[in-house]
Amino acid sequence: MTTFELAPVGVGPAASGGACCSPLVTEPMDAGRAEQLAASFKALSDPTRLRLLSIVAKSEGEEACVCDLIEPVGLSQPTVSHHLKILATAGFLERSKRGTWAYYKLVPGALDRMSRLLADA
Amino acid sequence: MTTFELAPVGVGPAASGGACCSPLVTEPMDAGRAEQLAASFKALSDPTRLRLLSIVAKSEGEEACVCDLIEPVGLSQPTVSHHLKILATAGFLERSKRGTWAYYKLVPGALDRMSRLLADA
DNA sequence: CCCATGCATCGAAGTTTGTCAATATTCGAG
DNA sequence: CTCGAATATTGACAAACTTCGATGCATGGG
Repeated sequence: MTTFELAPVGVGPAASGGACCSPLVTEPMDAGRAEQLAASFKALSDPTRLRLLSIVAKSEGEEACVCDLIEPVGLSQPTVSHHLKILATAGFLERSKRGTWAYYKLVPGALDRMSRLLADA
Repeated sequence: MTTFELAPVGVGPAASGGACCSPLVTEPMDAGRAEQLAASFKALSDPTRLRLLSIVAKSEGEEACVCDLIEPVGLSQPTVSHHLKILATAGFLERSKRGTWAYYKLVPGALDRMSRLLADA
């Protein structure tokens, strides 16, 4: 889990300042930027996490509580919590607690940002 | 390496037929599609592979030979070959041999396709 | 206050991944 | 054909990942 700590989506030189959508292809990527980008992609590189993202995105207010996510993906509760944490740490989801329930919500624009990073222009 | 065999970019129901850019977020993703997408993202989830892509993209004709890629990334030749193979199997690069040299070239539209998969509309 | 519920964390098992050295393979030159 | 150079493949090993059961931690209800 160490890797994911370091690169929330959109944090980094390209997102914070001038050229927002620095395309993958304009100039050779430096090692640091490559690590950041790779960490973001790694968060998306697991089928369970993609399904979790998909379910959350499709839910009311792009938000769902953990209890509603466990049965659809068919894995144990700790495993689901683990994946949600990875997605949150990577900046794709944000967590909010209401009562005993934990709700995970899409971070607006996070997926768009990844999309623009891949678009080569 | 088993995982990568199964999901070249743009192969699958969404890419072959009607709705080209089936967005991640319209309906809960089925398990099979999630596996395909995850495999593509996995190919992009390593910093070395991102740098290789980047260097190739920046080269003459979006093409470079292995010998020109080893020194920039600073890893052994077998390791570089390994990463290139993963990128090729995933559908991001295509290989062509000329003499003893092997050239890897960007597959046109492959990154764009990934980009559109992330764009939610 | 105590108990039940929902979620997170911990510890462990099994699998996958990234990397290298060594070896195999392929191709052009002589 | 034989040799050397450029890549690919194999085998091995450490690190990281996915998953689970067990446990810990809040929070709300009785």
